Amino acid sequence: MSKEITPRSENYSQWYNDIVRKAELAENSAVRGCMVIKPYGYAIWEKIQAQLDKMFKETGHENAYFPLFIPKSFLSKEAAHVEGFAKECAVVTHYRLKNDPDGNGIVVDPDAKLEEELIVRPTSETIIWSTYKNWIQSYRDLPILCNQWANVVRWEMRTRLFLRTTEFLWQEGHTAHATEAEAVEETHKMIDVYAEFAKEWMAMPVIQGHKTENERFAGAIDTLCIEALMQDGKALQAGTSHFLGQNFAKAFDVKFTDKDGKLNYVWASSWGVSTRLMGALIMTHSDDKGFVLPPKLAPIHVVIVPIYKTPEQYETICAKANEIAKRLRVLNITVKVDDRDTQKPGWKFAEYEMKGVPVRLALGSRDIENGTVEVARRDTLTKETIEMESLEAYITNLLEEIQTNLYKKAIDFRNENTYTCDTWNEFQDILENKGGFVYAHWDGTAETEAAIKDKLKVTIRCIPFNNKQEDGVCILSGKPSKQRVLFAKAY
RNA sequence: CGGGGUAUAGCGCAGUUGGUAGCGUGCUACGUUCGGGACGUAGAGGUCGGGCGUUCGAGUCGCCCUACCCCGACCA
Repeated sequence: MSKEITPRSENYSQWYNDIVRKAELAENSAVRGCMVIKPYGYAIWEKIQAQLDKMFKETGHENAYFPLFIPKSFLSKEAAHVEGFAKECAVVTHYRLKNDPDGNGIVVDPDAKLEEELIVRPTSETIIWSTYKNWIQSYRDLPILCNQWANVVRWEMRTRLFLRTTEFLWQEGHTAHATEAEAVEETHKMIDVYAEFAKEWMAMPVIQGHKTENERFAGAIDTLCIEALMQDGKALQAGTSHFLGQNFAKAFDVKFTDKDGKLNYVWASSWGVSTRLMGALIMTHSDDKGFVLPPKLAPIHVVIVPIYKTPEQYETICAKANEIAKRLRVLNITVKVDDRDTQKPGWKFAEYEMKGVPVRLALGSRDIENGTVEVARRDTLTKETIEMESLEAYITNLLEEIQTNLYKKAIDFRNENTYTCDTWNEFQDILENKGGFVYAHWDGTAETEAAIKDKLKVTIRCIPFNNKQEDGVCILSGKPSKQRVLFAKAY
């Protein structure tokens, strides 16, 4: 492994790739556009999953699992939906291989053609609503509040580790309700869950809002999102929650009898976050020395590096290190004692910095004599020598402080890179030269939105919740506007 | 799918007018080291992406594939 990662100032994309690879989060696989998530990266995803799963269950949801394959005809039942996904679907056409009659290995058996092609799910609305049809007859069967953890495939032109891969891991919630109000409430409830998770666990500030019609999910009436600002000034959509109205209920003929004995279509929501959150995590906190992880999502909170010269010292110091580890583990702190004799301290220091371990303890003979330990924190790269007895309180407090500090740094960064613009020149200058979030007036038309996208590659990230209503004129068209919306270049 | 690249040791690369392949790093062993990615010595590791052609001779020249990367368009 080489010693350097590309600085952000030199090449941000390269820096991102270096972190993903050198922190051993993921790597490209033998399959085009698909990644291998390595153990350390997967451990972080598992922590993300565990917490979200808990939050879903606390809000009344249950996990279920639906098939990977979707009959082609299902996908086309909702017009906007098929329009949105048709161009990026992997299609299964055959179910058997055979030996090549010409002796060139193995070929698809032309006799094993499927009667109806199967689509590898790009999202599961259709297969789930075809199933819900069988589950729902009466208002007593509602609501249905299901989530599934799954992989999906979208055949993207260009991929980037975690941010956009052909296959990715995610969770998708799919709910069915008796009333519109209830489905809308669910849609909002879940975007709030995502926002809370982003803030409290990822230490990542997000803006919640509505997507414009252009940016809406294919098949949704309304799409809510959380948008985060990355260090290079680009926005990342980190999660979405859709109010689907009765679109899928109508497409799959899912009706129920209400209390008055009337037959009605069911109301729906769907919501999801993906392994893209890993990319968000990297680009929110990391620096030129490597990955920086908020303690709440760190697979290892504290690493202890013993420093020794002789075998006797090794014995003594490792014994002490294990004792410290034991004391900390009682407090639910994950501790790794790196007692490998095969790597040297300096190497280990660099390694754990690369991997973003929040706290590192160095323990040498000096410390054993003095009853101290050296504590280094990853977020600030500062070191302190502290008394051994007060370690528990100190570390507990430090982990909380790092979590808080990371959020503060991220929100300070976002504030410094959020602008309010009233002229096109200023708007253009900021978005082309600095990047960041820009609040500006928009006339509300899809044409203007598209024209701005065309000129600057800038999109409306969202119309924030509780947006201040104020009279103004559109940044591009000069037509009257009632509110500012959030613009940015996006991933 | 348009434009531009790249393909040589696990990884990153060099290879001159065509003459039989090298550097860094990593790996293995031993010794000295060990509080910020140590050093020395000795080793192992390559059908040069694939195919066809030119030539006495091809990593190098020509043609045809294939894969991947970057910039666009598309997108969580």
